[in-house]
Amino acid sequence: MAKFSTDLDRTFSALADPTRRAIVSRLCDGPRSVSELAEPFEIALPSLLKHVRVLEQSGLVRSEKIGRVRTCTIEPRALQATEAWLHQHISGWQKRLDRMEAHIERMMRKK
Amino acid sequence: MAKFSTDLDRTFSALADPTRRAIVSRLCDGPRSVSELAEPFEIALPSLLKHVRVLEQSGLVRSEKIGRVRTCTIEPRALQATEAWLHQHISGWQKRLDRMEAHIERMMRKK
DNA sequence: TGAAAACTTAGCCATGTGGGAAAGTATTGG
DNA sequence: CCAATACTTTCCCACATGGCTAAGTTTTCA
Repeated sequence: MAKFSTDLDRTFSALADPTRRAIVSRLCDGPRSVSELAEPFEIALPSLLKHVRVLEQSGLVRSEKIGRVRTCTIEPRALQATEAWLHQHISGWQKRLDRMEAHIERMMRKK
Repeated sequence: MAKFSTDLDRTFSALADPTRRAIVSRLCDGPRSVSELAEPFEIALPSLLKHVRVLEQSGLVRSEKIGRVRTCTIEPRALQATEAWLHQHISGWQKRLDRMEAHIERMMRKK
């Protein structure tokens, strides 16, 4: 119960932190440099950089260094894969609910 | 940047663990007792119970004890709220992509 | 009543995580 | 060429997390 689902592990735990979700939100508006990302937070640069690394390892964000500035962009595929997992489970649950309703209806008709 | 998003924090970090995602998956098929949930894992009961508690605190799962067995059920609303966050961000990113495409097209026409 | 079943609590341990300060490296503008 | 900029590396710390065992507690069933 582990190895094969490592991607989801990383994505969900990357999104579990509010600072990282805020970073993702900002990157949805367009690419940002590391210091631009740091600016709205009361956080030291090394700490923010760590968050960026976590987001990169989860595949949610990519970054490239040109000259002395590193620019980060969002990578929507990981976001979509995560949504897919949730969607699948919600619809699975929905199906079960439908079956239950059908079952109850059958009981009602019998009686 | 914190207090208001605590629900999402808890939901995402609950789903970051593969054991807990597996529990959620099984509960999508219907309610289960704690020991039924524990059965497929090589994990001691107290450890599994901890996972259940985490899932409860995130709002993903509810449980009720009747007699000596505690039965767990899934609570789809937290799942849906989480999907909503993802969906919102994906579509936000999509809009930005559209704007970029429109921009590039304008540039092409000019030239 | 008394043993088995089904949790539940308590406490321990190793590792991981989020935060920081300090010092280092590489680019750039004057 | 030198100072400022923009990271980056290297530690360090406190606390949270996931796992365990051992010892309860509460119900149920014979």
